[in-house]
Amino acid sequence: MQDEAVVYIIDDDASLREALDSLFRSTGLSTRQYDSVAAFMAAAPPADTPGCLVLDVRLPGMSGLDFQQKLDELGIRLPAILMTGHGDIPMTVRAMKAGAVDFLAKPFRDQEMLDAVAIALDRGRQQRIASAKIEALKALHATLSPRERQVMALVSAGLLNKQVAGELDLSEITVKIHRGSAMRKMGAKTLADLVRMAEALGLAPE
Amino acid sequence: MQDEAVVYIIDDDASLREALDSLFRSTGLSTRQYDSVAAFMAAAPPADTPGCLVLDVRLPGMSGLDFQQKLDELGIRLPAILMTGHGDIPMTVRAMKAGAVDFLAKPFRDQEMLDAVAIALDRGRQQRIASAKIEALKALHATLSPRERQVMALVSAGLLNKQVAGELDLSEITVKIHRGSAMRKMGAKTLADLVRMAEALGLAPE
DNA sequence: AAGCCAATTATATCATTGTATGATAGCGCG
DNA sequence: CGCGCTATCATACAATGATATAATTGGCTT
Repeated sequence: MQDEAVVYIIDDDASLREALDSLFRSTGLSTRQYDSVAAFMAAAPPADTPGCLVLDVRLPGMSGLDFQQKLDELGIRLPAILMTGHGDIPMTVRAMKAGAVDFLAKPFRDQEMLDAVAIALDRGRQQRIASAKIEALKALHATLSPRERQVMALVSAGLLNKQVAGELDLSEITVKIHRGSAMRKMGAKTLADLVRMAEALGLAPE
Repeated sequence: MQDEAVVYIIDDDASLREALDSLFRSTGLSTRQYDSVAAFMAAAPPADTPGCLVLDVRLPGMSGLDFQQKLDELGIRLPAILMTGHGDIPMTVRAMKAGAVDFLAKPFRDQEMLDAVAIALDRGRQQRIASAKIEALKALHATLSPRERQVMALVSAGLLNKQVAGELDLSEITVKIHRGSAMRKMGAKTLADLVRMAEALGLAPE
């Protein structure tokens, strides 16, 4: 597994927290314990570190289901595993639709939880890899001047320099300059690279 | 909703089938009824027509859950809504993980089922649109000669004609021929188009 | 006010690409 | 055997793209 990963345990039952804590630590995972959603939010802003949530659906204050939704709205992409003592089917469906990695009815076997955590951490890793690529591209794209961005979009759409010039009411030479600058700033060695970058950035001409 | 869409109802309870049947027909949907998975498989090969499945998890012969998996293995992408009279949480989780649109515990309200069907049909529509694009591209790609495919892959990767020629031990002129043929056959007006097609086809130069 | 940067245009040179024309060769199929 | 397709290479020309040098303008910062 990944030993830098942190499992955030949120449950109001201290004995269960401790049990999970030792289970995870026995496999080399780091853990954090919280007795409520509020405690989690107050304590640890889970930046972009690897990890996952393990939480009960019924918690003091905010339910695990609402929390799941709230995290999503906040843009915090942390894979979640939900637990429940008295869950029903609609609750399960809602959790899974909201993207939960798993939904475990208490009592569950240690191995079930460990498997779920492994999947959650892997899913989180994939998400981080994917979003890191996009973020890197966005960062590069942000360094472009407005004109360079326009030219990049049109060139990536397949327009010739001449056509871009007509579209933006510029001379072809100017387009070449911006095009070259955009390629250099984006780190694109070839036009194919630039097209793929524009694709990943979702650049659509107008 | 979509009135060409067909809802395939699979349940061994004839009265429930009839109830669902009239519910769906009242909203303009077409329906087909089957009392088992075997009957469905024997009767209707659900080609590429819009539609979705509504089936019980417990069925004579093969369970709805196993059927879900089997359909996936057969490459039949038909969104499924599962129903259950005595379902539990693990069963629900398994169904949702397998891609079920919804999992409804009997008894459910008519509107819940209709909402689920609407979502299922929409999801199916999206899938068909996406796969139709890919299939069209694959069909075009299949008309390319082996050389044209090689050249297309390398050109899309960003190599210059000269570099492609070196890679394939050809003259630059020959590369141009194949490149032009590939562009024409694929219907790509610009290099950017070809790159996007190669991307969609998952063409990676080894 | 001076300096920096984005944006613009121009000239010039060189590499790359697109396309047409022509030619040769192997392969399978009726 | 001839026909068509694929594959190969060549010459030639026109269009396009990449890059450097140089100059002008306007906005923003120091």
